[in-house]
Amino acid sequence: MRRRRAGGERRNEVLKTAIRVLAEHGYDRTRFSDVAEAAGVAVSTLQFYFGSRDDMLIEALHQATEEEARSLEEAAAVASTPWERITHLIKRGLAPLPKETWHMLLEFWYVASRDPELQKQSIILQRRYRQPFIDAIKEGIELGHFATDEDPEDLATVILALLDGMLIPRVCEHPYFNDERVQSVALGSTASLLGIKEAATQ
Amino acid sequence: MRRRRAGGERRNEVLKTAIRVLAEHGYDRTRFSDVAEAAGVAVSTLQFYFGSRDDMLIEALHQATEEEARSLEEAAAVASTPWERITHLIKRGLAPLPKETWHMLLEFWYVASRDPELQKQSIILQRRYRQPFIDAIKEGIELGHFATDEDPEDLATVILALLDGMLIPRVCEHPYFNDERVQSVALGSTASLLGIKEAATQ
Amino acid sequence: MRRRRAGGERRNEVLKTAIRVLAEHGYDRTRFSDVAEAAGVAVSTLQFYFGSRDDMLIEALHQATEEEARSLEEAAAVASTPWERITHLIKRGLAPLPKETWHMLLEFWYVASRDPELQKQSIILQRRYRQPFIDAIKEGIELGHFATDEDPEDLATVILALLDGMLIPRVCEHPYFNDERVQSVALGSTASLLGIKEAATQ
Amino acid sequence: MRRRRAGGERRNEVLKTAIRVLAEHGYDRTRFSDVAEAAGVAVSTLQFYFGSRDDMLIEALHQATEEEARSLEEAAAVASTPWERITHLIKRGLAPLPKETWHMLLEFWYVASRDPELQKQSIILQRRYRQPFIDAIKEGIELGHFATDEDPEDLATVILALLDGMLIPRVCEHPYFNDERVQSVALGSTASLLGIKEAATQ
DNA sequence: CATGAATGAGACTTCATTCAT
DNA sequence: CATGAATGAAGTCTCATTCAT
Repeated sequence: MRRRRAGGERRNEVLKTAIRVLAEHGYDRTRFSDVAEAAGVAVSTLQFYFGSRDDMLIEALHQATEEEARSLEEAAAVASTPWERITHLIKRGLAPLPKETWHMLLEFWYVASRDPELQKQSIILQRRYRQPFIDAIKEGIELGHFATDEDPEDLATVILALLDGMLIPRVCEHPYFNDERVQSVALGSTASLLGIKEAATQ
Repeated sequence: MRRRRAGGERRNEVLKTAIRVLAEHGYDRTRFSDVAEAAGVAVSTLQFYFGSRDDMLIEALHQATEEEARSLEEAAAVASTPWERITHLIKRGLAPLPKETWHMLLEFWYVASRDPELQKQSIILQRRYRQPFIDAIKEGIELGHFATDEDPEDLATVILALLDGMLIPRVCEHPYFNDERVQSVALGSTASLLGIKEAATQ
Repeated sequence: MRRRRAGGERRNEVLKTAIRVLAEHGYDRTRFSDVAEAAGVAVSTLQFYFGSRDDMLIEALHQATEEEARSLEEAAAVASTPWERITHLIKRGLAPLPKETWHMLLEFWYVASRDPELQKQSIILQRRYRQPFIDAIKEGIELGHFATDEDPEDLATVILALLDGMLIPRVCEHPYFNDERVQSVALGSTASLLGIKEAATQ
Repeated sequence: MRRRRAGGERRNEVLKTAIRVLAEHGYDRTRFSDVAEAAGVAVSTLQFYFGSRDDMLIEALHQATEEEARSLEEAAAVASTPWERITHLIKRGLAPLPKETWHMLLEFWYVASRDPELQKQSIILQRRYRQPFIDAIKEGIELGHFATDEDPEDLATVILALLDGMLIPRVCEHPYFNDERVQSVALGSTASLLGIKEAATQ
């Protein structure tokens, strides 16, 4: 039995705190007492708000990934041509966001890989991530901007994998990883993948 | 990291069991008792073999990633031309290996992202993964097989990210993910990235 | 025992609900929230009505046993001859009442056996149960209807024990227990105990 | 998953302590810490021995009632004639045993009335209590010692109820209750119930 | 070499209770 | 009159760890 709406206005602030602590400690090492301390409330208040520890953390994961997905969708909305949209998406996906963001994303995929319910949610989430790419690719092909014989869905899978794969050097802070150069290569890579002429990428 | 060498033959079998259980349950949810039950030994025997729980699990992670790295290096060794080596590496990186393998890899990156000691180890490991790619790219460029202006290291970073990013749809069992088609697109993507003419990929 | 008189009409309905829940769950397993849910009021309302949890439950016990005692006294009042009164009392004590009634009685004796205040109350209650029996026996002896040398009080003790002892097979739902046959034997047993000739029991 | 045999020799002593504490406090108010303190062991030791709190208490109930049943069966075994056996049983059932014994018995019936598994056990237990009575009554009838038309089983039910019903005045310490006089009346009552002539009871 | 007994630390959870409105 | 928010106390339970054999 999950209560989702007990508590007053402080609940939302506390949830944000929970997200922060979760990103820092990881799912299995986030104690009630950690969040309580960070939020300045009693442990029993957390349970009053969220029910159980799992409920709290799952709601935090949902909330955090929801925000991330929305942000990506907005990144696609502001551009006009298909290629512009894809570049926006890639730049957003590789932007030097705060470490917390990347940790939270890895956290989500990690937990989802072991929890059936979150695994379903991960499919929905990944679909939202893929859709802007798929739409842009299809449109680019129709308009003749892109020259490729591959399936747009598979192309999106590969592009997204390229972005997701960057999570690892980021969260492990691999020293060879350089935001700018990687972004440049990733854009070039995507351009050639979609059969765009060098000139068109300007 | 107290003692690592107590016990005899049996120890290695138990370590393999620990790897299996770790891949299934994840680091923070792998109890001494889980491994003890799976291996058919007493909990105190595990402590006799490995010392503490962390020691046991870290050794399991090392062992598992070591095997994986060696396997990748061997995949590169069997081929002759640079592009052949790269295709071997990519095919190996995208091969339909048992789920356990992918889970263990994600496990390693995940844990390394939060543990300083393992984080150092993750840098070493990633370097071993990258090296065969870097070597092949450099050689390909020198031999005039590849036409690219990008830095070989950054190219390797991107290619590896592409492979690593596939971990997510794999471990979360995303339905759109298809081994064969993705491998095909990934190879094509890499080829165009390296400036290889279509004909040369045959 | 702080306040007992807060609240109006609603309070009595809620008290009845509390009795029902108490009979079902038992004293130590009856939570405020159980009663609140069953009665459709807030937990804090219960506290407003009854004070503490103990106050609520003790009042429920008092109320329930009071009703039961009154019912037994009324059973004795309707009959005329001493033996008729005793048969009425026994039949009432062995009637197939709802399970809830028996559970509540056992509940009362059980709790009283461990709580000093309720223990006093249990003495008063048992006296009320005994009195109709004692009165009838004394009268029967005086009138020459009963032939016994035993003390009327001890006879009442035994007869009442016989009735109370049936609580156990009832609340534990022992399969051998049969209302009708047991009632018949109990009546016969009491008759012979009081020295009544077979003919007189008709 | 109930472990029943973890722990060494102290386990049995600790179990006895648990029985004592359970008789004193009652099921729902017996904490691990109560038993731990009384037994001089750590709380975690209790869990090592018994698993959960419920497992500990249920084993204590089983053990205590088992001892009581065996004691009653032995009481019947030492006598020769049916009536002698019955008097032994009744005297044993009404003997001035330590309060703890009566509390434990009421405890068992009380808990069994709300726990399905213990309820089954209560049927088995009650059957063991009844059997010596039933056997003695049947034999007494066959030998012509008893003159009654009632069913032996129902007679046993009534006699046993009479004994069980004494639990209440005992555990609640009702002042009118007197061991000796009640025993005398109970014996007389049973004698007349079974159709025994006054002389034969000597 | 391997194990069982025993324990302490630390976490979640339940629940009555206090307080403001 | 009745309620929701917030909390502290107390208990169970899990689990790694220590120690003797």
